Amino acid sequence: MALQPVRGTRDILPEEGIRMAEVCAISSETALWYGYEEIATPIFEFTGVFDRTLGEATDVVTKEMYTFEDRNGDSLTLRPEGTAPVARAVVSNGLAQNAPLKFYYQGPMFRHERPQKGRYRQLHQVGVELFGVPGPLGDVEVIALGAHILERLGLTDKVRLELNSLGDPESRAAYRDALVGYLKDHLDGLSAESKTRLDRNPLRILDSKNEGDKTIVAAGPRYTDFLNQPSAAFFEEVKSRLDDLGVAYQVNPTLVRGFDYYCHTAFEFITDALGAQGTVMAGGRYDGLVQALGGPSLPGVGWAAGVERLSLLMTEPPVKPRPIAVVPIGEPAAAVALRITHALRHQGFAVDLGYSGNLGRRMKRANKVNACAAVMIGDDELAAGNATIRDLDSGEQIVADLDDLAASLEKYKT
RNA sequence: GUGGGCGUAGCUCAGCUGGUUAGAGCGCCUGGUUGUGGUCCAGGAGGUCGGGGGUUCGAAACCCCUCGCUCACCCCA
Repeated sequence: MALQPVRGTRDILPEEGIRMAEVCAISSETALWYGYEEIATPIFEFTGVFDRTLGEATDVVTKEMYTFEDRNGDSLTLRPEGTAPVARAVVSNGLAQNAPLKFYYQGPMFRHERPQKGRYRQLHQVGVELFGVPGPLGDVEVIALGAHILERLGLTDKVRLELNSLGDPESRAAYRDALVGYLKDHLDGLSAESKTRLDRNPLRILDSKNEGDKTIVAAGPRYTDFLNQPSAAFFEEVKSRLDDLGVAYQVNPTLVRGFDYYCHTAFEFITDALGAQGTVMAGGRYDGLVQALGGPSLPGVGWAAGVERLSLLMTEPPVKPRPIAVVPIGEPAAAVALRITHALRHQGFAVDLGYSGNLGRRMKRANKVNACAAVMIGDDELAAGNATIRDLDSGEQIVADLDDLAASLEKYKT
């Protein structure tokens, strides 16, 4: 077809739009209960915001960003994720002194990946970021909020929480060295891809799906054994506070994050219902990020969730409001019907007024838009100053005075 | 970026090893019913068979290229 949307993008039609809007509405409302207020950052940033923070060896930076020069010659990038821009906004607006800061955001992200179900080049995320809380309570709050949102979306049974700790930079370096040393002894058994990752991004080998890699990794050094005392204590605290709250999780020592700015807690809410695109909400702690952007030393922790993936998991059909259909019969009634429609809409009713047709056609339309009631006005009603209200579920009809039509229709208000 | 599967009406799909006017169900439109919807009945509209090239007397079908979807790898939300 000649007119198709750009690969990896698509039109979100009302049916799906309702679901996605519901995901966003529930997320933002729940976030507000925890004190997280909405922030919106631009859809593109200077490229440096991303390539200096996500990690120069990461796939997103090396081959997935939509980067272009604008007319001034500046290198700009369509945001591939939401955390770095929010951190940038904190620095740009000098917000750090008001810490702790709690933000919720929602909007499109862009990554040039090979499209698949639940994986698009323009994707939509909701996310939260908490700045200025150095202790485990921050991690716990953010995870609890995520779990709460999933619960309200009815997805608790479809999703499990996996947890790991990447430790502080010292622990991370120690583990990295140990892992690289171990893997070099088992080079022959590694997949070709993992071999190239060995010096660029060795931690990535941990979550390889290659069976040979998995076997080697399973017998190798475990991340948790390399956490230094403060890092281990931090992780223990996160776990026991989650236990207190009854948030279920399982520790996965091979869980790592895609971006370099993460440390300590890393977590993912995963589903088995979406094939290879199982991660539905993921995040962690990023204590060095704000500083990497030139800001003050300000710890942070947060997560992002894929709106498409979440709405794909919601199997309940979306509920659409049922309008009231106003149907004029004959030409003289048409003008009155328009005025009544206008008045009812101003009183908060959802009202459908067809554009043409006789009574039969208009009733068909009323049925098609799933109207709950029809307000009919013909010559008889016009003369008497009333309207016939037909309940479209029961078929019962009553006659109501035009002057208090709204009162008579009260039970049909959505 | 790599490999596999698939693109026929708005949707879901038939169409046998190439044979001439490309079908069904659902949906849509019209009428039966110009003061009463859903059901039912009758009729109708709608397709450059994803696009381009090739093979052939003849291509929706075979070949090549291309675009897109999909699954896995990869990556990640």
